[in-house]
Amino acid sequence: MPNGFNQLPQYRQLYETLKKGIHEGLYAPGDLLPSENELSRTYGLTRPTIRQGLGELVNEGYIRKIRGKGSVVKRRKAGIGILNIKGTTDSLPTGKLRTLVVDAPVLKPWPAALKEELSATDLTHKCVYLSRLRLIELQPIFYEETLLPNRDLPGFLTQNLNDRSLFGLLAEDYGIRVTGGAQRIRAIGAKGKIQELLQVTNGTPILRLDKSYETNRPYYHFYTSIWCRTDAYYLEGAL
Amino acid sequence: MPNGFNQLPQYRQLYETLKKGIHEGLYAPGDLLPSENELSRTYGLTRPTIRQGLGELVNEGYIRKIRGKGSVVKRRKAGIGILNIKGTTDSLPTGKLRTLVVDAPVLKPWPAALKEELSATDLTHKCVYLSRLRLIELQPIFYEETLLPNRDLPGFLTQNLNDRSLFGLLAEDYGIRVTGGAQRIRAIGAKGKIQELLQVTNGTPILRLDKSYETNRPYYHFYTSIWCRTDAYYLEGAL
DNA sequence: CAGTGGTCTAGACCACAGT
DNA sequence: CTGTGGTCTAGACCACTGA
Repeated sequence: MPNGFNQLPQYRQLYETLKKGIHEGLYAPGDLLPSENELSRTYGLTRPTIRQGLGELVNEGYIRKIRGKGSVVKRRKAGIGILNIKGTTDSLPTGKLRTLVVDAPVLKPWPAALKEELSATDLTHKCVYLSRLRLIELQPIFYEETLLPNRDLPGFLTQNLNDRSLFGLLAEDYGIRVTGGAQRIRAIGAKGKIQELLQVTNGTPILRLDKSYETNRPYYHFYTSIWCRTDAYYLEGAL
Repeated sequence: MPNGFNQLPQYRQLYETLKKGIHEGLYAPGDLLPSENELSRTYGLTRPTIRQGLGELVNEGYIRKIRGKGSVVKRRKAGIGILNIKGTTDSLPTGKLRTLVVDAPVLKPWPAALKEELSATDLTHKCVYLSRLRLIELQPIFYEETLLPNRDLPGFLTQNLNDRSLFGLLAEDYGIRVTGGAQRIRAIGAKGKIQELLQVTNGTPILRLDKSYETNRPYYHFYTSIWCRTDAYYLEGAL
């Protein structure tokens, strides 16, 4: 029987299931996850497959494995989880994050600073630009500008990106999944547009992240710059 | 025959070998690594073992895997690689990094701010404190303070930590290896001791990282805070 | 088409934690 | 001692790339 949209590999499904269990408190910090052998029996998968799923949880900082003991759930992350690859929202106080579009998607030429990083294929297409402001408890926390090549993105310019995950949109509507990337971080002083949007005084220390994402679509990269105030919330990530 | 100190698992040896090859230019950016099947033949290991080794290279941002094509070596990282777990020095311009001890190791009581994070066993021991300044091209770039529980660390207080990797010392002399951890990042304004050590003007935006490390020694954690100026060098890491 | 990496199975032996 | 995670073998089928 054709199973249609069962695209997610089994170890990934396990990962999602366990992550959900952790988020919902089924497994509390300090608790042990079921052992690998037990998970193996429960889900009808072999241990290497189970281990692949648990490995993702380790990478994302959800659990720690201790030989002879088990997989221990780590204490809840308190900061903003944009250091790791997953979408931003993964580890935030639930429902408290608002996302407001500042500049709706438009076509632009590529900025000169990025041109040397771009692949030849991406350079032949124009660039989709959009920017959004993210608020926690109605307080602006960070502002993000995204640039992506306008290649096979039908209807993207008319998408509504308020309170919507960009990663989710790319995955669901265009089959683009992020597979890797790199980031650079600097501390700068707030000024101009950034200072206004984040509602801080001129010169306030601000975190700036420049990220480049690799995707499952060959030679398709995209780029995000983030400006983040860290007086109330800090950035947190696994090592 | 007893093989003595062959503690390193085979996938880890493969990882070290390939990483060395990348650093030394045997594999240049854009090049393909030998395929998994070829590595399997070359090293006499099965493919899952090879894949485990390559997986580490992916996590550290050295390579990218493309299905149907191979493992592509990524372009060299340019910034300071202290975002990932590996020692700091891994991706710096070779030989340009100097490390100067500011405060040699001394015993101290634990700072109050850390007490709630500490395990009960760690609290029963005093805390070893040390701090170091790191310079690139004779320019101070970041300052780091380290706190670790004084448990089974014979002779640590008299170690010379100038131009020496702390991670290497812990591993070689005490068998302590870092297995994971978490970090928090904020942007702050430079002042006081930090401002003097980093030789910047008062209020200059500075990056502050607070890291906590987990180790292979049960319940043994340690902590590092880093203050980093990012005007000349930025921090870089894989996603 | 042959070769690549992605996923998965079904076992094995080991070092280590807790009892 | 039993059960845990850590490492490893020896295969299998798949989706995808490039010629």
